[in-house]
Amino acid sequence: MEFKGLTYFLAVAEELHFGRAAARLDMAQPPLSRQIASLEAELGVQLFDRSRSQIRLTQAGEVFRDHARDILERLDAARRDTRAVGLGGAGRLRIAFVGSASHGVLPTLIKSFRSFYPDVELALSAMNNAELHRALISREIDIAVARPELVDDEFRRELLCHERLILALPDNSPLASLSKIRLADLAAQTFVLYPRRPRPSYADVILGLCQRAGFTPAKLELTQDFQSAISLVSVGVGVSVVPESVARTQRPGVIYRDYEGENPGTALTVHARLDNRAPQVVNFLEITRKFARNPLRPPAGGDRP
Amino acid sequence: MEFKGLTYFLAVAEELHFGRAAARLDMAQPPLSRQIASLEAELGVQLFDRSRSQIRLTQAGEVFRDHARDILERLDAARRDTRAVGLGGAGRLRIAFVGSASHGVLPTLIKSFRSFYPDVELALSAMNNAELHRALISREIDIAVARPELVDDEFRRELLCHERLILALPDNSPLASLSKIRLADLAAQTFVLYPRRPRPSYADVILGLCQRAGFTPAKLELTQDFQSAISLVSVGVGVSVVPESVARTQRPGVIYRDYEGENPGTALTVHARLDNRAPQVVNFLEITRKFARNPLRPPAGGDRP
DNA sequence: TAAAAATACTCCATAGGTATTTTAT
DNA sequence: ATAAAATACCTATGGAGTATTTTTA
Repeated sequence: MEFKGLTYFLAVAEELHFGRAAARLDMAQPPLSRQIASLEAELGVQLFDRSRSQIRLTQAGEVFRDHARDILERLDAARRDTRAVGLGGAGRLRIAFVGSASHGVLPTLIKSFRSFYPDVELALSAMNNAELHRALISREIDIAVARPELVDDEFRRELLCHERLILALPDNSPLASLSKIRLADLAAQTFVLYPRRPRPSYADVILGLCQRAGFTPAKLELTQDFQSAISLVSVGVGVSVVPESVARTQRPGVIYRDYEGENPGTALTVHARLDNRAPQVVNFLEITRKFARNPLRPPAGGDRP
Repeated sequence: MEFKGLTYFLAVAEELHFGRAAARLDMAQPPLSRQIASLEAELGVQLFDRSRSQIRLTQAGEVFRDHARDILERLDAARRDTRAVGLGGAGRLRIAFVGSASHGVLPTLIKSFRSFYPDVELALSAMNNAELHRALISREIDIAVARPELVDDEFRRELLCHERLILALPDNSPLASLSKIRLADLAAQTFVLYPRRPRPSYADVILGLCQRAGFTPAKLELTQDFQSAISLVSVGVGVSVVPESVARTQRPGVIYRDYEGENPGTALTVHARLDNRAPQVVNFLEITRKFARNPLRPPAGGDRP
């Protein structure tokens, strides 16, 4: 038994006339009669009552007709759903990102993706760079938004944005009253940096800056992630050096200040496995690329691929 | 796309290995690979991720797998249900009967059928003979249990039972005290007979009896059906002549008495259209035949056809 | 290098077409 | 006698087999 047989059967069941059904199916009557006969033979059951001029469905035929309609509808649904997921219009995308990306362009990028692909379910989570790397390798996630970029030739990369570094100071710090702050002015401060593991990490980038500015911080406090570092700053433990975008969201107890001197900045990069050709991933990277080109005016609706 | 393709796809989706899946399907690997490829081409979507040694389902593949399982299960259900109805083990049977059959062997026959075919839904209704005839012709019912038999060469017949006639008298009738009652003793009574239309009917059979017993009833009251006739007897309107089996169910105000003289009896006959080969009908007639042969010991379970 | 999937090609089963017969009204 | 379904017979598409190549770890 095949779908074609069900379609043929339904045509006859609806027309109650082999000739008309054959015409509707755009085929000759004899093969149609044979198909129905073989269907009946396979089921071991009469589907039509041919005893009179006008053929009729038997009870069994009515039951089979209802099932056949249901099955063909479900086949259609299977096609639609599978195509939608296979072409990226639906499905699931697992995205993880570093904590310091929560307040910059990433939320806007994600909103943009959602507006293009509203039926793709997004699973979002925050991790540090090391966890991002591991999760991407193990395929626990599809997309990793990392800072700095993850080094692995299994990965495909799209630069999302590059931003300057700024200082995060406790709001009661005497440094806040200075008109200009140089890195060297911070030599006596406790530096709150992250992540604690694995080293070398973003923390070492900052320590390198200090070194080249001619000092080593008086004291170093390492936290697991960006959020913890800002929390320590807010309660006066020390100062930190963070991406500029985090200043957008003010936080009680913390003020942000520019500084003079070397500022290598920091880049937020979107990663996916090279071998992950899932359309949801391809589409996300595509939107990321357009977005990075002009983050203030994200690609408008309508040129959806 | 065909059921075979779904089966093939499921095998590969479950084994995640074309070779093993082909072995399980008892076929060679190349045609299996081709079938899957053509499935993917038809859907325009990758179902498997072949980028690494161990193949995997894509998201679209997972969606399609779930749908495919569902569809194949439903196909199975369609086969089962259709066969059950087509072989008479399930479905619907519409039976109508004359009112005077409600209390004799018919209920037992129906119980017997139900015990053989518990999944056949019975639609029961009461009609007079004329309505039975019309309903059977117009296919509103499948089985007609009539008294006397319906004359139509479109019908197949099975005699269900033959029973003697007895008198139905109001319980306060002076006739009840006679040790023997002859029909002629009733000459002065009002006869309550049925059905009113169409004539000639069962009523005329009884009137013929009276004629041959040498009298014409003093008064005649015609009712639409058996139940109405007994009701009139119960309130003292007159006497009636009814099938013996109705005496089994006593009714307030009515007593039943044998009479002396000609007693042609009356037969209850089961009818179906000759062209109605529905297995439910065939089975019902089959059981009727066995049942009529020995109504006290209906065919035991186990020799179900 | 080995294992597995894809491709090349060949064959045959079967679906579909045309012509005709059977059946039912 | 007519309309419709069933049957007979033929053709061709495509599904499955074997042999081989390509690909990936």
